[in-house]
Amino acid sequence: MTDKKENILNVALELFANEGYNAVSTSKIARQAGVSEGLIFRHFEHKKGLLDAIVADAERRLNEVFSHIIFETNPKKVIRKTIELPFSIDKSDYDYWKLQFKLKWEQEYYKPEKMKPLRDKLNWAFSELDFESPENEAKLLEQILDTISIGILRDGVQQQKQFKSFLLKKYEV
Amino acid sequence: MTDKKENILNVALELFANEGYNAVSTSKIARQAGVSEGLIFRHFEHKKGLLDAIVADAERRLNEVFSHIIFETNPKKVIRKTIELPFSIDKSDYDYWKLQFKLKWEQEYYKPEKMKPLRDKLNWAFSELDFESPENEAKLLEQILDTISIGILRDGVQQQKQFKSFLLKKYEV
Amino acid sequence: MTDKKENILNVALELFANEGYNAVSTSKIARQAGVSEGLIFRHFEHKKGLLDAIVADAERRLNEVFSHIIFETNPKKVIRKTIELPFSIDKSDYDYWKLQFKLKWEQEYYKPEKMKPLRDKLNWAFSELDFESPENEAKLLEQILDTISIGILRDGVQQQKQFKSFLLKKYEV
Amino acid sequence: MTDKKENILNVALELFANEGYNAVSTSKIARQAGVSEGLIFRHFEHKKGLLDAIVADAERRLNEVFSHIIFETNPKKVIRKTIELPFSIDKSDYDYWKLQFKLKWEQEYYKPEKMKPLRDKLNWAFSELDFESPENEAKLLEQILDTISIGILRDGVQQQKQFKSFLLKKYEV
DNA sequence: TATGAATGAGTATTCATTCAT
DNA sequence: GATGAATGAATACTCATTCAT
Repeated sequence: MTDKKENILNVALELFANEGYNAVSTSKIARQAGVSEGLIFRHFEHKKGLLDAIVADAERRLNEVFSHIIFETNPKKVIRKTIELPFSIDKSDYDYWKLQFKLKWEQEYYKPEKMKPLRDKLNWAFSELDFESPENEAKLLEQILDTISIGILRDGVQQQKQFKSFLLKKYEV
Repeated sequence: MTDKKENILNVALELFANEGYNAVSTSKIARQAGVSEGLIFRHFEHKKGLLDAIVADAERRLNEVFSHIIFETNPKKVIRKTIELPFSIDKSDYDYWKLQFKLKWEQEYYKPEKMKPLRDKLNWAFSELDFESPENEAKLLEQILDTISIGILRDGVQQQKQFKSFLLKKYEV
Repeated sequence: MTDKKENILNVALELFANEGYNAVSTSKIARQAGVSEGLIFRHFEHKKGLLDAIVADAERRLNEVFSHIIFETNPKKVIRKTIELPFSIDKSDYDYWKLQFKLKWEQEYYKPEKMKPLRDKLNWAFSELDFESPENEAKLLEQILDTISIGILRDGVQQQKQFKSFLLKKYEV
Repeated sequence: MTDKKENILNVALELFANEGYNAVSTSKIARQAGVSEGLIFRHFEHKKGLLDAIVADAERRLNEVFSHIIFETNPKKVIRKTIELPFSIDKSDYDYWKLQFKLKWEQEYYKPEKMKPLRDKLNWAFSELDFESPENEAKLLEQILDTISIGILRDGVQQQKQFKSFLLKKYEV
């Protein structure tokens, strides 16, 4: 991948995440990436192709992060790691996650199956720990994960830290 | 308010909620509302004014819904009503809520103080019920409220019904 | 039809006829017609819609011209009028005809049925005059008509005048 | 001439003939010819240079075909061969001819002198055969040649075959 | 109040062409 | 001879907004 191509991807990620896909023009991306507008289309065919490339990248990262949990064998640790997950997002990855959440609202980009492995693992963990309704517990925790992430991305990690302890304690993990 | 003005508002709400503010053109709104494009500007000055009008309306409705909880004096019932809240959204109001959630991501439209009264009430309820960390419990429930709402708006109320019983039981309300 | 709309049509006809559809940009048409580029699309939706409007107009004129021949009852006069046809094209209509011939090469715009009524009439005329193969004679004369037209449009009517007498004499009409 | 250069020429001929010079992009030619876009410019300097090369080639072929008629000494045979000319176009040469006719409409590429030798020969032939107005007869036949060619290129040779017999008989050749 | 013609700046995308390798 | 990255200007088309009626 050439430098310029990477430039485009980075700038586009930042802009899409913070201003929204539709609100960002290809000309703005080009200007900010220091390339000609035409180059965007040489590399990604259309604006949407650029988004697709970024999303594909984001999915790869998501999977990496998830795998740490999936391969955990201790149920308590599974839950703990899940709660800790959003707090360990690297600041340089914020934009990836922001975009992720923004796109959840776009029919076309919402793929619940992406979360399936995590959900299954949580399901298993709550079963192991003899919770009454492991399925619903898994669903609940997954949703909590979502909202914490949203909070962190909006207000920063500091604001949410004590909330993390609260959750760890509540789940006794 | 004239028929045509209301037409514009209704159509704009629907389109903004489902396709996003930036993705909807004033010409599309006008066409779908059966009015001339100029009329939108006569009534709302600019596109943003149209959004503002809708948001103001949405806020009024939100407050109405909240007041049912705010004036409740039984702490258990406060929690119960909060959990039940998203399940009782009228289908005809879905678009209002969808827009609400979409706009949460737009810096400019995110106003956390809108939720303050509900949060305070929950805080009070959890205190009354001797929860250890009422503040965090309130925060947690508020966030759960968010994600349930999102789920309902996306997948319909039916899919989430058993989750409601699960929560009511979990909170013993 | 507003003045500006007519302006657009006139300018577009001239440019399409002389430079070719693909070689003329909408911005050039707008500039030359003294209107904003956007107006072209307000009125004709897309560039092709503009061409369609012009072609429809041209077809109407074509039919008018043909009707003079179709309603002729004297077979000799039918042939004479056909031969004279291209020589009587008004100079102000040249562009219409030029465009017509240019488009004959575009699959999509070549509609042989447009000429059917004339062909049938010629067929009838040659039959009446006891030509051996009236069908082929009709075809031949129609093709001659074509090439004369082309010649006139390219080199002007003067150059072709003696050719007209030659044909009239040849067909003894 | 390298393989790749020939590839480019062949593809360009086909595309120019069928879609028109302006409607075909160099990138399309490159893709279809399986070469890099840059190579087109290395070989032909600019897009127009590519067209020029094709046209030059076409002219060479045209002259070859004409020479069969020019060197004929029997006047009847001259006319016969002229009528037969378009019916003997090789299918693999259709694109050359199509392009030829399309370009007749482009001021810049219309060179009537290309046909001069044929016209002169026909003139001579009709004189020999004591036609009243050999000049006009030559002009007429040349134009018929044109329209037959157009018909063949559009509808195939089969459709026009009986028309050929008709003409041969009409001219008694 | 309401329309519809009109605009100017902007949008995504395409194009012919250059150039270092 | 050949590639592929890169460009800048152009292209068809859209948009929010204005204004005379």
